[in-house]
Amino acid sequence: MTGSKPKHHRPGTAVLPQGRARAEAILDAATSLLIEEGYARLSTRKIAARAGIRPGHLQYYYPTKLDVVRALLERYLARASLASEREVAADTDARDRVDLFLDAALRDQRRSDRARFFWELWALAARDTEIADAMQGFYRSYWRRLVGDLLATAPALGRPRAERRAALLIALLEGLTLFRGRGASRELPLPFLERELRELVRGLATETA
Amino acid sequence: MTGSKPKHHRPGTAVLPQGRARAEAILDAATSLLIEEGYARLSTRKIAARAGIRPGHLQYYYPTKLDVVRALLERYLARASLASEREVAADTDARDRVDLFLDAALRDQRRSDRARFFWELWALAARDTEIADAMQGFYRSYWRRLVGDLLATAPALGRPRAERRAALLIALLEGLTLFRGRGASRELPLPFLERELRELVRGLATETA
DNA sequence: TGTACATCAGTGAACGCGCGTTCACTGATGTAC
DNA sequence: TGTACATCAGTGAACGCGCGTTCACTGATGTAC
Repeated sequence: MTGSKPKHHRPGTAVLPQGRARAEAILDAATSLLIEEGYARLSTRKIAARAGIRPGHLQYYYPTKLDVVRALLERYLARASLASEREVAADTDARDRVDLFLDAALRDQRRSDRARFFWELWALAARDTEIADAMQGFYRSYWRRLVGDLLATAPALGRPRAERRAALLIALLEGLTLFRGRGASRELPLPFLERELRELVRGLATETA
Repeated sequence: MTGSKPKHHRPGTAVLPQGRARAEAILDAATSLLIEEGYARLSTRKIAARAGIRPGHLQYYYPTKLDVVRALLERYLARASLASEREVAADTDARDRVDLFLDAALRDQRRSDRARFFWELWALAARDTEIADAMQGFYRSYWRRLVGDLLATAPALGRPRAERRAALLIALLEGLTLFRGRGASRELPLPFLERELRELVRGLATETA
């Protein structure tokens, strides 16, 4: 009963600095591969190679392939949340905050790696409830912040309506990724589309009727 | 120079009725598997098994796995286009046509198989230009029809604005699939969200400012 | 209508490959005294 | 500070498997005369 010790800790849990760096490197490798080649072509061996370790050593950090994907997803979403919170926190005026929100979203949409990453995730979330939960948590916090910003801008909206409009706005922005920046269905090159979007958002953020 | 004949025709091209039925059965099998298990778990052997043929026989109809996926995609999108055209054609009043469009879209969103299918396709389109082209063609015809409907409802919009609004509306509807019906990020259960959406669409379909 | 032949549809075995993971083991690093 | 020991990090070989596709071949169906 002395030999059968588990060979890995909790997924991604390394205790020494060296080990923690490796765990991060693995997630870096997996993330870039997921974006470049998609989940269907992702393999533990490629991840290990890119992270600079031997195939069998991956399991020391993450017992299974799915553990790697879940871990990279959590890290990615946590970073994205943090980054967007910081961005908006810099500004205090409520009206500006909705603008900043939109600016950040539109900038993100132009990043094709972000888009590819999320398309993979949407497909994955339909197959794995843990991934679906992580996505839900991400969108929920995103949404909650937008609701707050909308209410601060136009208190007359009332919370229920602000909640609905925030949901519609997020759906709109996520849907737009499909049509921008060499996406799922190629570019949809409509002049002034962004301006039209901003007008629409302005309406959502003010009109009460 | 007599033996080296190709063993298959153009992808999916069967000439006898029996063969055509098989080709269809293969696409049926592949489509349902893609929806059930996702592209990452899709294999030619599973497709063959479900279609009731031996593994090696798949290549007689579709030389490669990707050919199967492209073929099923084209068939699916063609059918979807046809169905939605028929639906709207039944009605003649322009105002009603936008409503019908929205009704059909919202109904589709509740079908989780439709959603799963499209999530897979968005991810796939980022990796395969043929699939991206097919998606683009699909959305483009969808969009063109909506532009026409919007213009018929509110000629004052002008074509450029109608084009932009149609694009935004389609993006909104596609994005909404993520938050409805046990989707990528689980249900977002907002009461009256649909009503809010309909109000928004009414605005897009009339307001000129 | 019967027969010869071409084409189409389907079989069964096999190929080489990359995959995810396991396992016994070694080397490196930290800790207790 | 030195040494003994425990834990952590990393290696290398191997496992069994499902995969996409090929190939030589057989059986079924259609066509020409």
